[in-house]
Amino acid sequence: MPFTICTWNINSVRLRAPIVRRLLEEEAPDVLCLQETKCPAEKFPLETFAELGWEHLAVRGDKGYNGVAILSRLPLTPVEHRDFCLKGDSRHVTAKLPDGTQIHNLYVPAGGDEPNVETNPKFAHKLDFVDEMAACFRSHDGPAVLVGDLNIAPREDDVWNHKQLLKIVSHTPVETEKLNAAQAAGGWVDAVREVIPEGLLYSWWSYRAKDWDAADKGRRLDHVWTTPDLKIHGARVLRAARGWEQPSDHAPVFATLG
DNA sequence: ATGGTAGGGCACCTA
Repeated sequence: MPFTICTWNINSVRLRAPIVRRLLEEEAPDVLCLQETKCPAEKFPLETFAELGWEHLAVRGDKGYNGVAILSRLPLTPVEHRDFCLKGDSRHVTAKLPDGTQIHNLYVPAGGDEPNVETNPKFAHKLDFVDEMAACFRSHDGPAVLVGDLNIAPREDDVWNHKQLLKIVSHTPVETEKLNAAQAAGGWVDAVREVIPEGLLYSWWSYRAKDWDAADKGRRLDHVWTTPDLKIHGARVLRAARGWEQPSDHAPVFATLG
């Protein structure tokens, strides 16, 4: 049976529990992967989602920063994680669906402002993290999905202005090359671009723009990657959610697979 | 070239 997975950088799950509920009620993905939950695991508002039917949770969190969670209508076993770059950050959680599909939920470091590893340790951390993604997802034991806020827009049509963003962290050549290398190393398929192969496509719009919708200066930072054994039935960005009440700066990205 | 807006938690870090 196909299942629908959604990835959404929520920028505080406690503040935005109401719009997470709205997404679950209106879109009803089988699996919802959240990033930047910004709370420790014990403060994750599980009950508010469990009462809607999403009662299975794989969660990791840090006080005030990072945090990833997989909310599911289907059982998740076993739940594991990797400590990328050995920093103790909650940036990865993984679990298996009953059909054996392995779900990886990732929050790649944003990387700071200056795209220079000598002067900006956050940028060095980001590049190291993506290198580790290439090294650790090299083989798969059955079907797998990698989703998350990868904080890199790899293609020219994943940003509102390719030339202008070449020196902006998230679209520099060193980042896009490393992301492409990680994708290739894992044999991953960019499921969203399989379904929408042409044209501008974004999943994030800055809070700083006066009118994000009219200006439309977006970037595609959120991704769904699949192993080739998974059939891709559909994929889309729910752009409207960027305009919901008290929104995240990211829109949810969906794929129907299997 | 600069500054613009958010969240967490209560000074200033992060995005």
